[in-house]
Parts: sequence; C-alpha cells; structure tokens
Amino acid sequence: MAEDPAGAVFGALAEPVRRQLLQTIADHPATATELASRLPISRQAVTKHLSSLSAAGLLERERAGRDIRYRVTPAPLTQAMSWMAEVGGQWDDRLSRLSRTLQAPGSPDATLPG
Amino acid sequence: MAEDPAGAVFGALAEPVRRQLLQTIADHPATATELASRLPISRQAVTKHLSSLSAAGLLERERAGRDIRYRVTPAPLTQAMSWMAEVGGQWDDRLSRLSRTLQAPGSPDATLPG
DNA sequence: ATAAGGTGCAACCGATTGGTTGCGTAATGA
DNA sequence: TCATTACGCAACCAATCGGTTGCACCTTAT
Repeated sequence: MAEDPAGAVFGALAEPVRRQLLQTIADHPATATELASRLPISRQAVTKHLSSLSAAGLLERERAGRDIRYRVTPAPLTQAMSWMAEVGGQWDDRLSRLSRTLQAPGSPDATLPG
Repeated sequence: MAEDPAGAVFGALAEPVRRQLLQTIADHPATATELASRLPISRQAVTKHLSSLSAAGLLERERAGRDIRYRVTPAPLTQAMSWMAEVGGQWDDRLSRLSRTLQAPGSPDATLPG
C-alpha cells in the first residue's frame, strides 16, 4: 500500500485489533507495553499494529524517557470520510450534506503523510 | 474478517482497485466484464473485488438476462463514517459535529450485513 | 442447432499479513 | 554497579490476499 494515503487509513481501520487500539488510545494515550498487557497478544504484535496506525497518520509517538506514549491524530480520518461522503453522496442526502461540511473550514486541517 | 461488518467495509475500501471500482460504479452501474475491460486485470480478479465490496454491503447485484449489473448501496459507508466520527470527535470539533449529524435521522438507514 | 458471450467455480502462485520468539540496546531505579 | 524494564530488529510461520488460468454452465443470437 505504498504511496496510497487513503488505502493506508482504510487498511489500518480494517483490523479489529487496530480499531480497538485506536479507541483505547482515544480514551487515554498509552504505551505499547501498557496496551499489550490488556490484550491477548504479544507486545511485538501490538507494536506492529501501532506502526500501521502511525503509517496511516492516525497516531503520534511521543518519547518520554524510556517509554513511548501514543496519542491519536484524527486528521486523516477527516480526509477518509471526505472520500466516502463524496462517493456515497449521490444516493444519500445526508452524505452529500456531510461532504459539504467536510470541505468547509472549521478546525485546523492537516495533510496525510506521504 | 468473519462477523466484522466494520472491518469488512474498511477492508473493502483499503484496496485502490476496489475504491476505483466503487467510484466507477457510482458514476454508472456496470457488469464485471465491462469493468474488467477498462482495467489491466482479468475479469476474475474484478469479480473477486466485487465480491469483497458486496460482502461489505457496498454493492447490490441485479441479474439482467445473462449478465449481472452492480450498483452502489452507500448505507454501510454511513455507519463506517459514524464510527470514525465518534473516535475522532474528541479532538476535532468538526468531526464531533459530524458525529451528531450522522446519528440524526435524515435518509432511510439500512443495516450492515452480518 | 450451434456458436458466442457472460458468469461461476476451483486450483494454483507469489506476496503480504498477523502473529510468534529470540536477542540486543538503552534508560530507570535500588 | 547491576538488575529491571521498555523498546527495536530480525527471523520465522501459517493464513490470507490479489492475481492468474482453465473449464463448465447458462443465456442470447445467428
């Protein structure tokens, strides 16, 4: 999925574990080991998932001494939603309204990594 | 990705070919052979992609004689966007607004398959 | 009747993926 | 100092994925 920002975001959200990680980090930023302790998988597996989310631009890494704390950066979500609203807007009035809302200025907008 | 509606949607949208197929079908419903003729891949490959999109509830199949025409059913997009808006809404004001909009009644809402 | 066109099914292949384990490195704290 | 702790890198494995090819089935048209 090289050079495919949208694909990276959707691909990252495709895995249940990654969606759960995202929600957990949304509640409270955490480190890989912390997250792994609450899941039935190894720390390395969690780290790989976090890398996938980071590559999609959905996570921010902040080093604090010997551990690394992850927090959510939701900007790519907005762009992904914009794509969806555009495709679905032709049938669904609500989606076309969203499409307009997403393109309107409102909060600081960032760009997908690439 | 069994029994994972959201994962099916995101997974379907993760592939560039499938997103392009979705956009093409959005412009005008088409058959697998038609779509394959405009792509550098075989009809079987296209069929597999269409199956993936169908499994996510994003496409509707309509048999017409000897061919099958696909059209878009954007309902699952709405639900996927709702999930995203909920996760991202804590940081982004615009997303939290969208989250409210998505939960409000507006157009006939369908449910994800599963 | 028979050829042609569109679909479905199945086998197969190489690449990717989610997961593991093992080991090396760096920062913390007793 | 030295054990502990959090992390990174790499190898490895089974399963899944995107793609191909070959073939059988059914509908349409000559």
